[in-house]
Amino acid sequence: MSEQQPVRYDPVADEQRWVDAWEASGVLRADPTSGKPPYTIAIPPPNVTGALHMGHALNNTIQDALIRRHRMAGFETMWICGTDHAGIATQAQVEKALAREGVDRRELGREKFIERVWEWRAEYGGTIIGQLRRLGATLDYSRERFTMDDAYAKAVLRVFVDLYEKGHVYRDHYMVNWDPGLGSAISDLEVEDREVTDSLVQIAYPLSDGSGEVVVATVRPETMLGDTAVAVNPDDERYTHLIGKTVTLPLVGRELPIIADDYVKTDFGTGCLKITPAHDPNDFEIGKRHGLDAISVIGEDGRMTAAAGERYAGLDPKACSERIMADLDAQGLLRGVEPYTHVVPYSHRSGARVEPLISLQWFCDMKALADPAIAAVRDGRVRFTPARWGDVYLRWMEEIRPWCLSRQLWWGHQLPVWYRGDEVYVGETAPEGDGWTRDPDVLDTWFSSGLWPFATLGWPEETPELGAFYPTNVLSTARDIIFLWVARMVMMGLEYRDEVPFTDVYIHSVIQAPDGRRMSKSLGTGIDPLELIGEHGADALRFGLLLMSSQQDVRFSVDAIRQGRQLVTKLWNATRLVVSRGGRAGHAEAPVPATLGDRWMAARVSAAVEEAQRLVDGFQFSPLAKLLYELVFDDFCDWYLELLKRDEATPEIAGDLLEQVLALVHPVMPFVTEACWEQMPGSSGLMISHAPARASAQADAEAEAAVVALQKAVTAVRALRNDLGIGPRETLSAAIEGGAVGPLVDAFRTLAGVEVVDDLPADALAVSTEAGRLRVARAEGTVDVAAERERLTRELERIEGERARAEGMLANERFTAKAPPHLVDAERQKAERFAAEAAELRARLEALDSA
RNA sequence: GGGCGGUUAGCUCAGCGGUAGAGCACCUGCCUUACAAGCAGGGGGCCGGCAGUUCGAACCUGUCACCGCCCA
Repeated sequence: MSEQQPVRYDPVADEQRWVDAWEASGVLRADPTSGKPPYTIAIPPPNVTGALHMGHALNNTIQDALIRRHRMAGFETMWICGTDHAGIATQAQVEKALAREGVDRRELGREKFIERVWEWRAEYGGTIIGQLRRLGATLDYSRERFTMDDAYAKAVLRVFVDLYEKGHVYRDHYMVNWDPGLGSAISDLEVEDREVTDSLVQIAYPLSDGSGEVVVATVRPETMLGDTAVAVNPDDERYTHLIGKTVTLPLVGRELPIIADDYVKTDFGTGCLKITPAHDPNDFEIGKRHGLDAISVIGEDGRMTAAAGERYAGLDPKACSERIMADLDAQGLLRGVEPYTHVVPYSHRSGARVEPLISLQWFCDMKALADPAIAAVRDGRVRFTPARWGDVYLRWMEEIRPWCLSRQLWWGHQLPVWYRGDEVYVGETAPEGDGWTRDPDVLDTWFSSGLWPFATLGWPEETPELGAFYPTNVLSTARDIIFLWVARMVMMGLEYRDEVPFTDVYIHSVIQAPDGRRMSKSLGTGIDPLELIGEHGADALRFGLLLMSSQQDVRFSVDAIRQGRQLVTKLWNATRLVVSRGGRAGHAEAPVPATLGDRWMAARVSAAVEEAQRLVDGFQFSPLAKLLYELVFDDFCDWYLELLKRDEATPEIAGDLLEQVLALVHPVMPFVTEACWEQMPGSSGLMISHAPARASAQADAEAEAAVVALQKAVTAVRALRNDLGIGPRETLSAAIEGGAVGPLVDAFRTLAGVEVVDDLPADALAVSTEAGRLRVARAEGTVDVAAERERLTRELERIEGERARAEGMLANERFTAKAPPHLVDAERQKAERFAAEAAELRARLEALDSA
């Protein structure tokens, strides 16, 4: 049958079949009553508007590999599936679609707009889940969740109300990052600092008593309209005599106190700082310390307010700044303008320059929630891999600040808060009575995301799923989400389940563009994983991503994907060969290896199975990919199958070992391993339900020695052929001295292309292996003496170098005295061996010269 | 400004105290009864600089340089 099979596996034609088969088999649906040990991963829910990018592809390959391994190992696996409603991104998408129709959401009204979002979601929201299927991800699709589902919304409102009742959630006037592009507050984490060159303007503020002036420096002259103080450093001797006096604010006429505050740097500008509590986070803090008024001169529409004064109200801040500069100049109060590079907050969301403003918002005080979440990482209930990310998490948690929860958006969980006059009502359902209006704002999306590991399992109901699958085992994600999400899940999990939401956090690599920068849609440097699947197959992509990933960020490399494709082809052809030789799968117990070759390979497979376990336990996926590649290419194909062809291995064992290899590779390359297994007589059902690869063989020193000796001898002869230009077709004569070949002489004959003879004339070529010496001669024709001399000379140089190094070490008394004895011994043995080899090479060279 | 990573073969990356590794690329030879998307063999590195610790340093310590990321 295998002769009918093509020489290559065609993933494009075959993959969908397996996706359907896995889902139809029912094994993806987790059973909370099975009694098997649970293994749970909650997918970091992709943005419902999103499309699969390289980070998703890597992350979900990792999760799928973990899930598949545990499923094979007999765990009840639950890979929680779903998407995130992504308030800002989704609203923006739908607004964009509306804009194409020439409609503004405000014309449409909130209710109609939200209907449109749901319609949009119905149409496009399934995209990314479909893409995950193509990747081969075996999520529990039957339990797909969405953070805006009714049941999920119940959990969100429950938590908000509860945190309010516990006093963690409150409403306050506070400085927020206002995104004028979006018309909403955004969190600190959605702000990106960019370096910008502005003008640093020096402005004279006359002392009210007419005794002089102070000069302040600012990059935002327009904010002076909201100044309520001038601050100096208390230790700044230039100004101590002014503390307590007042200045008169130019253009406005307000008297401002001169205050002393440590925050002011004496070496920046003039050492005098204008204080605008309503428009600068630091000034806000200073204002609070000194009881200053906060005068808002810039409004939520991003324009100057009435408080800015008639002459400036309604201007945008830039125009206002220009007018102020002109006005100051006219009054002779401008003291200088110079270019100044500084860091300015921009919205990650809209790209607009963030306007710090004081605004009435709902906040969550994180301190009380953070403490247990800090403890959980400190005492190891939650482990980060790589461990350094745990430190990053802790540093952020220890300095955690109140979280602005409200967003001035329509798409999201609307705050369960109602107002009537001065009354405020917070509850899961609307209050009784008339005249209540609901707060129009929605919750930050991450508020709902923080509940993901248990809200997806049915909380606040005590469902069987929640009982069986919480806490989850692993959270695999990218590091930029540690604060946004991981930290909040830990806090919420501990607060509402009294248990950490997961025991391991794996932070995977960021896959950068080949130029070493982040892949960027706008720069066109993104690479679409779906295209790669179309080109190379999902297995190749999965393998390549694992191979290229590491403990830090890596550049995308098509080569790694190609290696994956080569492994696919290799497995396919290895299967064809094994099947054609009569190998079969489905041995109930491991058959006992018959030959040295079988014993060797069985031991190699077992060692790989154990090593793979160790690597997966340590989340070391790149070494895992390398291990699989080397096992298949080097051990299984290059040597073991060559032994099989030469009847030094048995089809029965080859079939069984191939099956084990397929099972070992399956979590990484699920498609081709299914297809290969299907080709093997004796296979049954799906590899996804297969038992894990067996590690049944012990290390086998005798078999190991036999095969290593064979490999060395064969390689030595092949190298000799290459050096002397003797083609592979030409049969050589070889005399084996000592144990140079080991017991596998028949295999040596065909693999090295030699006829073994008892003795050879004195002018035969000689090659040494660690186990002994081989002498080789051409049956006819003569050896190229010059080439042979060159070969021997090169080899002699190498050996002499090694000998010199070893003897040098041994001559060092401190080495022999202080180094561990076994290392000294080893060095001594090496020195002896190199000396003997050198002597032999020299003898060979002399013989050549005299010939 | 503070912190964290990185700097190893032409490229992408492993190795993290005991003779420098892989894949790709390159060179040479092979259509060898599974695979030419293959096989065999080979060349190629003062492991960023300097200083220390050690019998011994790519690996530990300090310092400098450059690159990247995070937090202010």
